[in-house]
Amino acid sequence: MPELPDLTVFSENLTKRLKGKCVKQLEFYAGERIKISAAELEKAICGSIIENVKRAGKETELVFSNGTKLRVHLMLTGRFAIVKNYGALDWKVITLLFEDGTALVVSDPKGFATIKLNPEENLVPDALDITKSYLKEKLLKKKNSGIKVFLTDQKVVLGIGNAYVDEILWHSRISPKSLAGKIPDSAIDDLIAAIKKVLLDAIEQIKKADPEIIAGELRNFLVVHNSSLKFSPTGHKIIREQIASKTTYYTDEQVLYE
Amino acid sequence: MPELPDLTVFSENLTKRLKGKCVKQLEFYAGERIKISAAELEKAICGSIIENVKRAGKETELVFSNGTKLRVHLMLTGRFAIVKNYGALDWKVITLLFEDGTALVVSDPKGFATIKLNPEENLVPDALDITKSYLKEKLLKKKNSGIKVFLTDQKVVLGIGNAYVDEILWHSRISPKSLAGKIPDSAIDDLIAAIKKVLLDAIEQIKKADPEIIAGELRNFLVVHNSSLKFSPTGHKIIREQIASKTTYYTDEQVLYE
DNA sequence: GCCCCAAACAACGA
DNA sequence: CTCGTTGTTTGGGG
Repeated sequence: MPELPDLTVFSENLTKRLKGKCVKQLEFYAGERIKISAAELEKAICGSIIENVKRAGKETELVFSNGTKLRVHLMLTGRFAIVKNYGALDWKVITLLFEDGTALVVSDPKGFATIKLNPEENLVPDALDITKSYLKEKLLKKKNSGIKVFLTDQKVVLGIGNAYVDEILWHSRISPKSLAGKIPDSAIDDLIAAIKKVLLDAIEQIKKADPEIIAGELRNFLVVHNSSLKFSPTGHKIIREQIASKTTYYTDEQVLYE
Repeated sequence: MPELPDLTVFSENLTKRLKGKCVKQLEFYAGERIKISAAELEKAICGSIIENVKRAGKETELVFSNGTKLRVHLMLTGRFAIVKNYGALDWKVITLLFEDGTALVVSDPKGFATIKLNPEENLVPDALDITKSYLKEKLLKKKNSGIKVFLTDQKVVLGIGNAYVDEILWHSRISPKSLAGKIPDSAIDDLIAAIKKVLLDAIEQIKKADPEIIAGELRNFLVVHNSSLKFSPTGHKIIREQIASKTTYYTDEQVLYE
């Protein structure tokens, strides 16, 4: 369940470690949910060189020298690993073997991770690129949605998941139960500022704490979505509650617009 | 909001009073929700003779000598009237003028009543024709529906509305909140018996109280869905509650299967 | 109270 | 915790 900040750092580090490597061979353990075949993948990727690894929303995209793109969604429990002896890893979903003997492995004990070959470009904006005019339009179109559901809807904005949305809403002092259509204009400004601040700060924190990270999640710096805390930085009691079937942390500092 | 019993008596009485009458002229006040044109209606009906009036679920169907069928749904507030001076009536939806100078008027102050010309045959069975095997199959297919919602769903069974469903469920001692899929076999027998008994008894009551009725509703004989009662015939307090946004009357005699 | 449609919500599986 | 699908519920309008 890494979200935008984790995945941003992962892709930077994956670029550093994989750029220029040539794929020699591929192992692919397809579940039914992945529609491409091993043969198709092999043809598209084997022999070509990784040029870049970038984040696309909550997915990670490998860009190859021949223009092929391979997009990985880690879902809840997927992980990247770069190893010499990939045979030792369990729950492999796909393995790219490089000519230098190393391998990139995507593994997932739950088996939910997905792979897409040459996906369509995303039409939905990334959280770091969000504009006020876009957000206002969407808030009105989905005026009866809860704001938490709204912000984690990948058809609205890409990259925000269940943990960071709580941080963003606390920083903008908006209750997670507020209705999308009822957020006043000034709070929309606060919200957009919070989205960028929270996510960019988290990227910095993660880089500082583990500069080489390509898997797992670092969350100990979260100030409300954090089960080890009782109070927000401003001393208000943190409330833990299921909202829209998701564990949610918030405080009474956050205004309920409805 | 007449339901099956009222509409059954209406159609019998309309047959008695209209059979053999020839349509001379037609006035049609179409809302947007009715897709047929006055011209179309005129061509199909003018000059032909009413052969029969029958109930089709919650609709009333006029059958003409030329085979044309005109189906009327009264919705919440529609009414039939047979008059000499139809000009005096408000909220007319459609008026059929007969050669003998009388007119059949469908009026509706809310304007929700609908008219269909030569509709498809109903594929859904009428409440009075329901069989156990059919009901069991549907109960399983919609196993997570509330039984009250289920029985008033016109895609499941035709003719039961918000008032009579409460009577039926009380007579079969099934809580309106029971889940369709959890009703035991013996209770399904009770339910089917109650559907028929409640509806047929109501038809008799209505005929006795007002043998000529073609509009309005007679409900004073209902034993639970009746705001003037505090207790069921067996002395249990009647509970009034909104269930699935409908006013519902029931008692604690009714078993909750879930 | 009736019915239709669209949007929101819940449950389930992968 | 994630996403897609499916079915159910809710709200608005006619």
